[in-house]
Amino acid sequence: MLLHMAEIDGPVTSESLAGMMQTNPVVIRRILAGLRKQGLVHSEKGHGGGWRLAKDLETVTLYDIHIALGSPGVLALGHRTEAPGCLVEQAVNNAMGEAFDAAEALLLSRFREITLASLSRDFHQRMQHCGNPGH
Amino acid sequence: MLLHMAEIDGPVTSESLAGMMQTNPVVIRRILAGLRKQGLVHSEKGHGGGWRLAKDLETVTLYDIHIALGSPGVLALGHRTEAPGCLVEQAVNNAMGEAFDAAEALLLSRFREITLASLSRDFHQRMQHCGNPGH
DNA sequence: TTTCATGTAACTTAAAATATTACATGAAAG
DNA sequence: CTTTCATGTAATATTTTAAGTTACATGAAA
Repeated sequence: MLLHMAEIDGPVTSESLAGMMQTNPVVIRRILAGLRKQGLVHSEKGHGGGWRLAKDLETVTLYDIHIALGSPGVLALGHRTEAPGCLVEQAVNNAMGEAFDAAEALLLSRFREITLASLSRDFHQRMQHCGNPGH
Repeated sequence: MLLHMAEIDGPVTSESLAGMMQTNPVVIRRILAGLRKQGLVHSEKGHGGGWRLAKDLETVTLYDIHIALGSPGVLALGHRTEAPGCLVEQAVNNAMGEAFDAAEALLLSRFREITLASLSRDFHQRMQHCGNPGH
């Protein structure tokens, strides 16, 4: 969504973003409210209002966005009980926990290395290769 | 559940396993049916029947169990669309996909290194340290 | 032939994610 | 200043998914 906003100059309304993303404007506003709290976007009410990027694409990584979205859990797998009394379960949690932590750390470290600018460059390259205009 | 079964000699009924896991016997049977298909457990009907481990703990890894459970998705994050027409989304999917793949590969490779035997050893060590009998 | 256990389909319930409605707030246009 | 347009947000509804339950068939031992 941020990359789409980057292609448009001037503010973009949640309604038009909702059109692009095939969802409801309120869903867009809820998401962007989180991003605004982290200073990634900026919003204006009223006539001519809407949403605008607040940062240079070069300075925003997928990790920043992940944080702004509330650091949602990255793994679909997890412990059955967080602090089990059962000693079997404790052993399992301990072993699996290390694997989970390693996987999550790797994913987030990759996210830290992906900037919106690099994604934007990739997008523009794709634009060149196929004749397809519009995004 | 398999580790609990390892502590008991003789077959264990889905009802008693359901008691341990605080769930319904049918849920247990459904899960164990998958494990049986991979040869991890063995079941017997009728009087004195129940479930039994079919393999040595040393030869079973968390990865084997993961496969037997149907290789459920490991990540909570994913692509919005698998094969999007939108070029922005293609660029995003491409970059995130590499990160996803790396994280999943790492997690599964860790799973391959965790045997039930190692978990069982850890469990028995925990038994020693605290005075708590029973599992 | 009774009892007990698995095997499985069909159904129900519960939880979570997602979407919608409704209305308040604020800013620009006329 | 009042109409229009857009965000802000609470409350509600819908959808999807996972988990649990019921019901009954199958098969084995007592």
